Amino acid sequence: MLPKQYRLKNKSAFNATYRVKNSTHLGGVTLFAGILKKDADTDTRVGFVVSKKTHKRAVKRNRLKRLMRESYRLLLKENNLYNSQNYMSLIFVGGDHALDKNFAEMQNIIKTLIQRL
RNA sequence: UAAAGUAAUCGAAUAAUCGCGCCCUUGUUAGGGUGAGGAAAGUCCGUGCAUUCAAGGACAAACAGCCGGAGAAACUUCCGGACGGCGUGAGCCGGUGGAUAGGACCACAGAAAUGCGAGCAAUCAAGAACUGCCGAUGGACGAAAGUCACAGGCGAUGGUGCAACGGUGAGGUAAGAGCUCACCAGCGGUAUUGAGAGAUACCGGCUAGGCAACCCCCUGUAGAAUGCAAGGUUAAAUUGAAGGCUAUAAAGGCUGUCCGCCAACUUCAGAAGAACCGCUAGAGAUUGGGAGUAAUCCCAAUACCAGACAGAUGAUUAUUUAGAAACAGAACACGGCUUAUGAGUUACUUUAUUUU
RNA sequence: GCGGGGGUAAUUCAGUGGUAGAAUGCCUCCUUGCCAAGGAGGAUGUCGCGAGUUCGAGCCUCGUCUCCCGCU
Repeated sequence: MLPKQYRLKNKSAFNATYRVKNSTHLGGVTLFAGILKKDADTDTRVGFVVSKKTHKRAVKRNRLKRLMRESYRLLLKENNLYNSQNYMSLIFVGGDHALDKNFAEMQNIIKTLIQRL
């Protein structure tokens, strides 16, 4: 789990990010990026979403979210996020195809998505 | 040895590195503690808790259903028993009040499906014989034997159907029928026995179809509705558009529906968008002892054991069981039910086979 | 988390406990030089699944799977 200052919190923030319509997709994971930062001191906030339509069982959905979150955390720790930190917010949405991925595959997907920004 | 039945248990472990929620300490970045389930699930029953309503009239409406007990806030819960069904058996299953309060339904077939019911009338054909059975009694014909679509008696046999108005056998009769008898089933009564459901025995009359997981009747129980997104406290803010503002309509409230009554605002869009309480010490957990066939109850000791709000248990590596561990994730709390669940382990019991 | 509604032919939907239907679509034939339209005929169903009640369930009862909607 990420520290609180990196988390995307409320619904209007999510909606504002979706409305920008800047998205890219790979391996069942879709990345949405928000507007560019106005102030360079604020942290980039990240949300992780797996819909109930993706899978019915909470355990599987939690597992996918944790894998995505852990991949992002390790990249953040290595300070290896390229220019993604220029955005105010990021949202990762997990789909059906991402359910069976293991950690190594997931980490490659997240890394590639971030590089595309 | 194999195949079964019942009950119980377990629900991976250890280490390293990088991380997260909450609490405490320190005092500004560290240390310590703690951190999902037996079903947390389905939301099928309940309960606590919270808010609202409980002016009037009319109509409608829930759940349970053998007996005794247990717990108790309550139940579609549990335990023990009765009865019925299934199984070779250990055992398992059961929504198990009433069909003589009344109504509805019982397709097709069948004379007939609960209606005291096999009908009545007419025509044609065939005829060696036959129109469901009989035709004792009466009638007709005949010398008689006998004959008859006769009057009349009967519902057995055959056949239909899931089901045919008790069943089987014997007597009885012209043929038959509980007409009579025996046994069985069912109904009513009496006696004995049991706490009771019930069981057993005897007697009586002589017959009552199924369906209440259709309406209904009986008995019993419960104020109703909405759910923590309930609800409360503090602080701040209150933008735009449309309708209405006279009337009508729509929508709102009176908490099942309608009538009737009341009130004045209603709808849509936008938002980088406060915090706290409710919130977890409990019909609780673990261990030990006692009572009871059991469900369960009583007593003592011990510790405090998730509390988030885009929502915490993860990732990687190594070792081990079994090279790769099932079903599955708390969201106000609790009791129960139902469903999902890998590899095993333990106890008791049954059946079959083999050996001694 | 809480509450509500559905599942019947390829599709959209009807369907009092008694032989499963309609429309569109599909196939064949007729009509036409050809196509469309029109006409005639035909095929197509685990009534989501599993039990129970009943003589007999699409329908009644219970369980289960799945889809959709509403409430912040």
